[in-house]
Amino acid sequence: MEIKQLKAFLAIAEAKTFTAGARRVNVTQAAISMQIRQLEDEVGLPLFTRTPRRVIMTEAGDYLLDRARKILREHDAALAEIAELGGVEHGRLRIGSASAMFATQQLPVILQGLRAKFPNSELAVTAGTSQALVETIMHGDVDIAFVSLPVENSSITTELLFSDEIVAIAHPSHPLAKEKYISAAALAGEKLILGERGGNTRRMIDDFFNAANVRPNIVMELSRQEAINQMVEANLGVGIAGAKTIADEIRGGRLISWPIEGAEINWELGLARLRGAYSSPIAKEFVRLCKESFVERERELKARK
Amino acid sequence: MEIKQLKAFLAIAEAKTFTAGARRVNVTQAAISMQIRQLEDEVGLPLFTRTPRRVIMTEAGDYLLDRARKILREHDAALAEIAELGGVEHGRLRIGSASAMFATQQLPVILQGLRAKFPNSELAVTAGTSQALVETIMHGDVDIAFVSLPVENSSITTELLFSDEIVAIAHPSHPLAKEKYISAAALAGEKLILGERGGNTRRMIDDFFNAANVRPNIVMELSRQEAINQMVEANLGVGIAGAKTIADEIRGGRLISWPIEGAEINWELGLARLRGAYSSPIAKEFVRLCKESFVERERELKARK
DNA sequence: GTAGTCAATAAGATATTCTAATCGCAGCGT
DNA sequence: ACGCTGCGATTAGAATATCTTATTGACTAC
Repeated sequence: MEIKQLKAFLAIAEAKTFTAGARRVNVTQAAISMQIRQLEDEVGLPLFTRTPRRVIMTEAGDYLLDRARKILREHDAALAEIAELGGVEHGRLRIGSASAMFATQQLPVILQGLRAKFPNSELAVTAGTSQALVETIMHGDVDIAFVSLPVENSSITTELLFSDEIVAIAHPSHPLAKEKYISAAALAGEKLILGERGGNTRRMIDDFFNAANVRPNIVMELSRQEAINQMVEANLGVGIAGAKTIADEIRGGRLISWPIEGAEINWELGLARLRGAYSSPIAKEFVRLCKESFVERERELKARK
Repeated sequence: MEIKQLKAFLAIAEAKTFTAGARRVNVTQAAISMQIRQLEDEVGLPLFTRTPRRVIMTEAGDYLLDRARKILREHDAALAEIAELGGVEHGRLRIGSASAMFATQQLPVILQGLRAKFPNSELAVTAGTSQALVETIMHGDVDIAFVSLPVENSSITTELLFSDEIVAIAHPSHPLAKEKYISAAALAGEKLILGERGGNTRRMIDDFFNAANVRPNIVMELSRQEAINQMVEANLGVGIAGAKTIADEIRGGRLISWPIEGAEINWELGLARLRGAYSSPIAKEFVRLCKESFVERERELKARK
């Protein structure tokens, strides 16, 4: 049983004649005759009784007619529904974010812009670490996610949005406040306040200390960057942060910062997606808005300096 | 979009892999790959995102999956439902009856027997004149009908069930009671009590008088044969009836009867069906029961004589 | 590097499905 | 009675479509 045959069947049922039904579905009478014969062979019962002038439904035909109508309705609905997905009218976008800061500051604006263009869209935001989000993408539960780069997974493509140099931060009263740089060894000796284990950033910091062959003295592990900044401002230790994100605090004299000697660690935020995935209109617009938002942000940061 | 493609699509969605999906539907991987490509071309969007190791549904795929499941459910249900029709478990039979007498006397027994063999059957009985019933059959609203023969319609096949000679009946005190026959002319002079116009039997009687070139003196037209018999028993006139159907009354001395000279009219009851119609098991059984019932009846009539 | 897995693709074989033409049948008109 | 018309079935051949086999290319895992 094929959709084509059901369409032919329905056409005949409505036209009451093979010939007229054939015209409706744009085939010859011979063709439609065969279609019906196949259907009848398959169900094992005749669907029409052929009389000289018209054709009459059998009981089996009556039943099939019901079903065929339902099936064809579903069929049409499916095509229509999916056609809408391609259009700008509609869209589902499931977003993941590994950056709490970003999620609270810029994401709302971006989502607002997205809804303006796609009023009927369905937006969902999930939080998680970069690695967890990558898994989620691979399971097909999230379409696109903000993650720390790099992502070591060949099924995932990433796109850089924002890059920030990792610097050490300290209270202005710190003994080394006047220094230009800080070394790995010096940093390891400080009371360190770092981010939570499990994230990408923290892993890079750990790798850095490992590479320098020193054991850092970690006194606190906090999950949110703002909390780290607060602690350092309270002079409870030395922290690590992205240079651009603490620009305000530096200018306000609440923090000082050193580049980390020999580190050149860059924290990079990017968008991750399944490699080879279809880019829906809404996804494209989302990417555009994200880039725009970060360009805007860079401009603001420069303006304040 | 064809059912075959939807099955392939579903198989892949469940197997998470083209190759495994192909195995499920017993085709090669190349074939299923093409099926999906056709589907994707038709809906205009990819349905799966291909990643090494497994395949992930796109949004469009998610939507189609829903629809495909519904469609395939309907498809299976249709096949199952129609398969049942062919079996002995089920059946619909719409019966027409042009003979009230038959409908009240023998039909109930037949239907009882039918239900015994087809407990889940759906039986409907419609009344009407033979001609009306033939029309009804041709419209597909009735499957089989008891009608007076002959039926002059080449789309209808008939089968003789019962044949009865038409005789004139009168009260035993009738002046001509001792005669062997009655002529058309003599009959026309009597106060005639006939059946309703529009039926087959009445038409044959009218034709007979026409052929004999006499105008009958019709004093009453009644729709039911029993009513005619009652009237004749009350000596209100001369009637016409099937010889076998009034055998009891003759034996009881309540009526006398004459064969009608030169008439040789036989009233024949038959089963009418659409020519070329599929004979469902229930219809076949019904026909068998009908014949049985009439054989039985003939036997009883003979036994009483 | 090598082997293995998976999907896409190409080429050729095989089915299938069409069309065009014809047949037979029944109803209709003359 | 006679052909004419409209209908469905059937047939033969053409046109498509679909499948299989084999190959390629991308990627992973060992």
